Amino acid sequence: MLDLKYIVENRDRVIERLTVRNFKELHLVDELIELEEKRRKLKTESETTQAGINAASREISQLITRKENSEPKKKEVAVWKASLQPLSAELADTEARINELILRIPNLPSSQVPAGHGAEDNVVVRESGPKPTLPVDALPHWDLAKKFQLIDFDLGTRITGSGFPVYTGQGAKLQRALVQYFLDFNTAAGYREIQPPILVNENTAYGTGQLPDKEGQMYYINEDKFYLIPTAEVPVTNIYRDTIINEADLPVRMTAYTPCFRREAGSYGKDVRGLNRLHQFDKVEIVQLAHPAKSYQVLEEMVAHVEKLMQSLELPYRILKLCGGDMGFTSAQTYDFEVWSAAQEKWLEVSSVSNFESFQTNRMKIRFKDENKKNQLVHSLNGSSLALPRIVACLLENNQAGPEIRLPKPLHAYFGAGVIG
RNA sequence: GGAGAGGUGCCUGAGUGGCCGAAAGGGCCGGUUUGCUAAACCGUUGUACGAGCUUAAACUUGUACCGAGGGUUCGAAUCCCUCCCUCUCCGCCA
Repeated sequence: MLDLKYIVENRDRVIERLTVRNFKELHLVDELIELEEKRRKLKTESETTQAGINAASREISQLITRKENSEPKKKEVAVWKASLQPLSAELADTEARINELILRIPNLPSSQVPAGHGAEDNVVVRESGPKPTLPVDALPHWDLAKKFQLIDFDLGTRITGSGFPVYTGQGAKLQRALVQYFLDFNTAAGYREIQPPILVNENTAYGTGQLPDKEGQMYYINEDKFYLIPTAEVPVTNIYRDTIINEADLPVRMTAYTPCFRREAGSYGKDVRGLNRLHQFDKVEIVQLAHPAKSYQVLEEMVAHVEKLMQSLELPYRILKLCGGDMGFTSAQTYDFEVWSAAQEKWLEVSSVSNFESFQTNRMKIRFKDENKKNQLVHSLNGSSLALPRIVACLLENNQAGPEIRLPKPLHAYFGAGVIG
């Protein structure tokens, strides 16, 4: 969430930035500023009263010690308390209201974010070489998966439901090879490997911004009040919740492989065919906690890192800078990576690299002590490197060669062969 | 899941109703001593949100925080209730 003090002090800029996002509820900004003023008044007032009560209590203590009559003083306190009661009730209401409203305001797009309404306004930053032309009898990945017995979608449906594929044989091994390759690639660049829980509690889901808004997207275990993670970002970023990091330890870099679970309620049709959209999928994530002054440098570095990984997979890709209208609620700036699915003839998103600035860390209270010994919020960033299913889809489709499917060089050692066949 | 014990500051650990934000030791930071290191000695050492002062910082001051949330009381780390977690034993188990 945004810092309320920042909103109060930078009202016009906040409005202007939210407009870039096409945020509709701009009135919330002024409402919050008014509520904050009210809150401060109430707080001062109720604390003054409380200070009086505390002082009187200390006097009572002394009266009792001296065995003097404390009853008049107690009556006095009762009067204080009666006047405090409505004050603190109103203060609590005001704070609750502030809390409710501020959670509805999305992050401010950075100054580099282009204005726009949706996907059509995103800016293509880079596009790799030419798209391959496949033979006319080329197959989409779901057919290839069947032909080479790599993935069994029907079996997954029987065991769990749609969107829960079963990877078999070389298909399963390809998953393992990709995960291992991605993790090795990340740790070689200085990311510390983490294996986090894939069920998280409410506080954790709140910390990265999945709650209160997106509970419908997550699977929930009612019995224990746990959420299945939609991405490793959630448990991994929360590792540093409520901590003050040494400035010298910044940036913190972490990478994790986890399965990810998304309910994707309401999705259907050809967009969800095959591996395009699943309820359970594998992803390797990178997360950084960075000094606020360096976070945009870190963002570019992460984009370059993911791009290098993309290139090594020898797939046609492009990088988009998302426009204000297409960015996630918590993001200040986002780059999306898409790979070209040659048989489906469309771009598939495989990575999203974002700087959240202090939007998440403000919730999680992840801070560092700066040179003036003041606590400051760090900036959090994350990105996929990479989400597996769509990469697999493109690897299969783009590299199909009759009786076999060729694999890019870096995977040969991990897969134990150069081709699927 | 059953029985018992317990959750205090960066760490260890005291504190069972009244200046306790919290003893003591350790660590950390600053200083003295020292050829250097070590040792010794002295001092400092939480977070959040308000108010005052200020260009700002420093500072002064108030409130809250001793697992979380409620309650009792003039007053709660200390008593009561609910929840979470940790440890020991039993049960179950990859």
